[in-house]
Order: sequence, then structure tokens, then C-alpha cells
Amino acid sequence: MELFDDPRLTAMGLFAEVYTGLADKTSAVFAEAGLSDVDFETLIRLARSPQQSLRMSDLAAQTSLSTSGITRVVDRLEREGLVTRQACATDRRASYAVITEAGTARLRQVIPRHLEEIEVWFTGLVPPDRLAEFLDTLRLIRDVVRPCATAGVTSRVDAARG
Amino acid sequence: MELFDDPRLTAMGLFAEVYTGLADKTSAVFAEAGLSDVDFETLIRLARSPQQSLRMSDLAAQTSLSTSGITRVVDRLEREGLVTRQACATDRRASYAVITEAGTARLRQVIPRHLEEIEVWFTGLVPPDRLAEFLDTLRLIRDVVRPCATAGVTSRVDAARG
DNA sequence: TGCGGATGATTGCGCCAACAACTGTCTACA
DNA sequence: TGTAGACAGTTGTTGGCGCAATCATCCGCA
Repeated sequence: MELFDDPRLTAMGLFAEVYTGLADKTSAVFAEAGLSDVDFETLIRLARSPQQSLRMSDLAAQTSLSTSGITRVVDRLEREGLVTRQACATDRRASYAVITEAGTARLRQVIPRHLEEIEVWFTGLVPPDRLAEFLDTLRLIRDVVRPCATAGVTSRVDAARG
Repeated sequence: MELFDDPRLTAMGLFAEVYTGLADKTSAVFAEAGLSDVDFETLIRLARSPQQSLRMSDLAAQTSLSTSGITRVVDRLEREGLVTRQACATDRRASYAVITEAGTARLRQVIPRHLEEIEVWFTGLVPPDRLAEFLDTLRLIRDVVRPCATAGVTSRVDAARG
């Protein structure tokens, strides 16, 4: 059946296979450090944000988890001391998740191994010029499929300024 | 913190964002037809296999779901009449999942819309020559991270011979 | 100032998938 | 031929996540 072997279908399937294959490798590294994929993504997004913190809903938007999902992720991470909740001074509905020292320490512990895995299974496999073009193509698609991937990037003082 | 902005990290993050962004688009199409992502992947893998069937464990290997996961997926699909279980003549432990007429009909119903989405959000965004190179790169990685993606591709008669 | 709708976060509920334990079957080897 | 261990598939249990409902708060507008 031709329809079932359409090149677009196989392209999409290939994409999925590669991504899930890579994710399997990296999540094994996270698991060694007692983190899930979601935990890691949450922590690193906090670490890279101004004041090492994000509003819960911005975290949700960035991770494409639901807000209820984020509530629970932060619950878990808070229980482990990797993250703290902080009330928002200007909006009493909102709260910030802030990564703690223990959180950044956990990241520093796990990232070197994570980078090794990425190198072995992804970036190191592809010649540099092709890798650059590959990433350009990814960015091209990203800008279309995920226009709001940068939710909450303005710092908290900027946001307070309005 | 330099470590948190390593280019390999951002490359991996970009990959993840693009994949999940695309998956969101396509799973909406599946949902309209009453299928989950997993349902669709299962059905199309069966449709493309010899005799439109695969052993449960081969299905598990191809989809990187656990065998118990496959059991339940096939349970659901069987309940909807899209798949049937068939005993294996040569190994009474094994059973085959076989896609039904209704199953292929469902695929034929959903694939055109699915292809449109892939075109709009992925293949249509990238100039043809760059797309070709992009896919080459994906294949390069795939062959390394997923060496056994072809579990069970030998047909049932071949398997019986061997 | 006061009110209605919008928004941020949390919680109850249900579904889905992994892990581990289990049953039945196969196979290698004595 | 008989047995031990491997293997295919299913089921009980557990934990994660999304959806919808809920509560508190904010904001636009009269």
C-alpha cells in the first residue's frame, strides 16, 4: 500500500525514532542521579532563567507540561530540596519556582555525563558543518511549531516594571 | 553558568522542542480519529509488515513500549475491532497482532490529514536539498541509537523456515 | 468603588505505561 | 526422556500526567 509508505510518513517516523532513541540514552543518565527527564528539564530551565526562577505557568509553557503537571513536578523537587516555591511580590496568585543550591549542585553533578552521552550519540556522530546545518533546520522548524517557547524570559524586575 | 549553556545541551534541547512540538500537531489529528499516538504507531507498523501482522514482542521492540504496554494497546485496539490476535502455529507461547480491515480503513482515513500536518509543520518548511541532508543525518543517528528498530521484519513464512 | 470575567495555581479523578511477578511453553543438554 | 533455564505474554500494582473543577486574586470598566 503506497499510502503507508509515503516519504513524509517515513520521515516523521525516522524523526520519532531518533528522538526517542536519544531520549532513552539520556534519561538513563538522569535516572542514575535520581532525576526523571521532566525533573532535569525543569531544573535546567530554572538554572538558566534570571534569578534562577520562573513562574509556575511560565515553567509550564516552556516545558509543555500542563500547569497541574508542573505543580506536581515542583512538589516532588521541593520535597527533595532541589527547588523552593517563592511568593510573587506583585501578584498574590502567582508563585515562583526557584532552584536551590542543592538543585544546581545536582545539575552540575549530572550534566558532564549528560554531555558525554549527547556527544557520543548525537553531536559527535555528525561532521561539524553538517551538524550546523542540521541545527539550523531544527531552529527553522522550532520557530514555527513552538512560537512561545520563551515564555517568561523577561526577568522578574523587568516584569515588575511592567 | 557556562555549563548550563553548553552548545550540546542547547542542541539536545532544541531537538526535544522540535520533536514534541511536531508530535503535538500530529497527535491532534490522531485524536480526531479516535486514536492515540501509540495506537497510530501500532497500526501503521502492522500495516507495513508482512501479512499485516507482528508478534507481540516484535511490536514491543519496534515501538519501544514494554511488552505489557503492548498487551494493553492491543487489548484496546482489539476491543475497537482494529486489530485481532492470532495464535502462532509454530510457538504456542507467541501470538500475532494482525490489523483488520477496519484497522487499515482507519489508517486510510487519518493518514491524508496526517500527511498534511507533516507537510505544513515539517517537510514543507525545509528546502528539498536541505531536507534530504537533514534526513540523512537523522538516519545516521538512528542507525547508531536504534540498531534493532527492525525487529520481526522477516516474514512469518521466513521465520517458520528458519 | 464595586462587579464580572480573566488568570494563576492547586486538587480530584481517570487513563496510561513501566516494573515485577506469574503462567505456560520451548529448548539445550545430560 | 527428563529437567533446568530461557522466553512470550498477561496481570497486579504503582506512579505520572492531563482534564476539569475549584479557589484566590487581579484587572477593565462603569
